[in-house]
Amino acid sequence: MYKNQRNLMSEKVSSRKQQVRAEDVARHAGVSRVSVSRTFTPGASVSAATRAKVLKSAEILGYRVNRLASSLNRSESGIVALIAAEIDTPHRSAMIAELSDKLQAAGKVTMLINTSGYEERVKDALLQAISFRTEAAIILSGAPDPSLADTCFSNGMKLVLINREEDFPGSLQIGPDNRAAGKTALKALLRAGCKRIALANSANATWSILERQKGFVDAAEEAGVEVLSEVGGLTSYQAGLELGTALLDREDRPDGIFCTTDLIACGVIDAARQRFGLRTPDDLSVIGFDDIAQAEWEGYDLTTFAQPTDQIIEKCLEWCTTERPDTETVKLPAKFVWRNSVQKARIPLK
Amino acid sequence: MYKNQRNLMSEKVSSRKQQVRAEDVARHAGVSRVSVSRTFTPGASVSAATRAKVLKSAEILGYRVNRLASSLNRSESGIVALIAAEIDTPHRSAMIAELSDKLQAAGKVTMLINTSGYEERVKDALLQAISFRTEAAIILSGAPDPSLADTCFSNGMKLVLINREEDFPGSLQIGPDNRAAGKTALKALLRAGCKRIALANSANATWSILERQKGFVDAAEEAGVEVLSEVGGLTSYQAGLELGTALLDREDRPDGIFCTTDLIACGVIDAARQRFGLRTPDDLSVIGFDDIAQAEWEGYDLTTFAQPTDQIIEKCLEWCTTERPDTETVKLPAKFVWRNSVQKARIPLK
DNA sequence: ACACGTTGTGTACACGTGTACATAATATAG
DNA sequence: CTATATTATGTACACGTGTACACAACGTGT
Repeated sequence: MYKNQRNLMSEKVSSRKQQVRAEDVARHAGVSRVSVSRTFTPGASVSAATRAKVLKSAEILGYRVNRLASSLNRSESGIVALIAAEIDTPHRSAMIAELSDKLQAAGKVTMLINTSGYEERVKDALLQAISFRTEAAIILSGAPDPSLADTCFSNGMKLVLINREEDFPGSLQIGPDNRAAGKTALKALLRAGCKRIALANSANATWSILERQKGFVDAAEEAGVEVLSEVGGLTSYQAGLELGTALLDREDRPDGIFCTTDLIACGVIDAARQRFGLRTPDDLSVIGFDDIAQAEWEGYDLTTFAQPTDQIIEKCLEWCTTERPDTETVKLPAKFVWRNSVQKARIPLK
Repeated sequence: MYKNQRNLMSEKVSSRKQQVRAEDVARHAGVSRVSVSRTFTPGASVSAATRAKVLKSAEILGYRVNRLASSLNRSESGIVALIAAEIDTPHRSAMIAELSDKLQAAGKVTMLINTSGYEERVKDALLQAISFRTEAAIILSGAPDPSLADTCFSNGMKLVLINREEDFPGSLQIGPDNRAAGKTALKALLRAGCKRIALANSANATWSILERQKGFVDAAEEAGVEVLSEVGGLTSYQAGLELGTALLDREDRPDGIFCTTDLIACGVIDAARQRFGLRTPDDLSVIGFDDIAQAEWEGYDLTTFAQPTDQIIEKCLEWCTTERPDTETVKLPAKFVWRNSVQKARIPLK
């Protein structure tokens, strides 16, 4: 009996935070605690009368079901971990915005884990996700140590790697078809009549960015075209500035540049305009990747590839709600977005 | 006794997710369950021998303390809710990146709640935060219904409003001194020698943005200067384009524009350059607010105000870890960042 | 040798909830 | 009106953990 009215002694001494419990609501409404629980459990059997009483008392007392406690019991936390680095980057933040929005619409709650900085944080992030019995972990940054996969699965956690393809059994690996996009980029530059074709890439590129590069270079080799490669810096606007400057400073100045990222592309365009007085598309054709908001800005008007974000997210959600799925790798076509940073000849590419 | 080895019958029938519990580790290590708990509780008293045994068994079994369960007991979830709209916006995403990073460093976990869309979602977001017994809620979007404050506090939740000043008792309201910044912006334009001064603002501005406008307009009135006001669109780059076009199309074309947001400023600069062939700072002086990454891009080189992000976050964290603080309103000076979008006369302003 | 502080472990209970089972209340059919 | 099917409520237990308390083991000092 004394269990129901809280230990008064410890209440005096410790500063234990007061919470409104189902018990309190039950007493206030003059019903049993289970009735309160049932009122807030969809599909449970409660009479309309008690339900009304409970709802009213809950309203008055400011009661909300403690989902930590309920998760404990039902072993479904409703939490999904979003593990990402550099979340203030345009493309990344757009992805996170979409993901969190859709997760929420699906009744899930997103736990954001920032892993910028040293790479070890990805491991810590996963461990943290496990601690909170996250239903799934969606990883947007570098992949973690594969040895952790077992721990994840033994706790019933789903795993999704976006834009990474690594040996991580039991996970969904999803992203755009980067190679195909690189190939398309080369074709587009060729059809635009570019004679000296270049590639601008970051020095610490991720796997998916390297794939774009590979697709571009392979296609060039196939077509018997030489590619001037400039690689350096981070995957950032500043790197684009430097890469652009280096490329445009050459004797054999390129007239068509594929940048593995929109940020780099913006840097290249600015280098051309501000430092060399060159304009796109008249003097220089530039193609990017990601279709960030700035690509649409009038100062850039960048031809680029849009990541199939909607489809990626849709598949993610499906994966997270499916029971014990097998390993799966999904490549979705990136949509080529024609704007005005590539010389005339807007011949549609199939 | 049977309690210790899980209900086998229900295990067959239901698909209850298997979790590794402290109990399992204890059995594996040949110690009691409490010893396991003590091993993972800093400051608890365990012998080095048992501790070692426990750690080894935990490693083998892939055990992680269930923080949902431990939160339940200690009534400290370690979770902080981040409630924000338009999180793919440059300034917002930068803020979220910093906040999540610092929260993590402080041992907290961030729960991201996206409230883009209809305004009602802020209320739902808060209710969700309460459900998860969040230790604090940091609100970056429109403020919620004040009636919810009580429910928050009765569940021991701290409340922080960033960049909003509303009647929300018991909360920390923090942000830059927008009025002072608006005033500084006007002074800067005057010292730059601008003769026809204008203001570009969004039509659905937030409270803090309106404060900037007010500071600017008030200062102008004080100085006896007329201000051409153009208001419209959302708080976005596209709005900036339109506002800039409208302003520069006038007979009495302005030569100095204060934009309440960097995004708007970028739009204005692009309108000037792409649509009117005007350059900053020679033909036009532009000042923004936020100091987003793009403000530093060479194509804009925007003079603007940097939000005191670090100090805001520091104060936030302090607030969240303090016991039952009183209402507090904090205004921090925004740092004026001189770049090259304002005509010569770089006279330092005190 | 004894009394005594120190340290490690075990027992019992608490945190707030969901649910299987039993039972009481009510509606339905004959 | 009784027998039965339906529905609503109460009881008991489980989820996985932290901690106050009691107690055993262990030195340590006179």
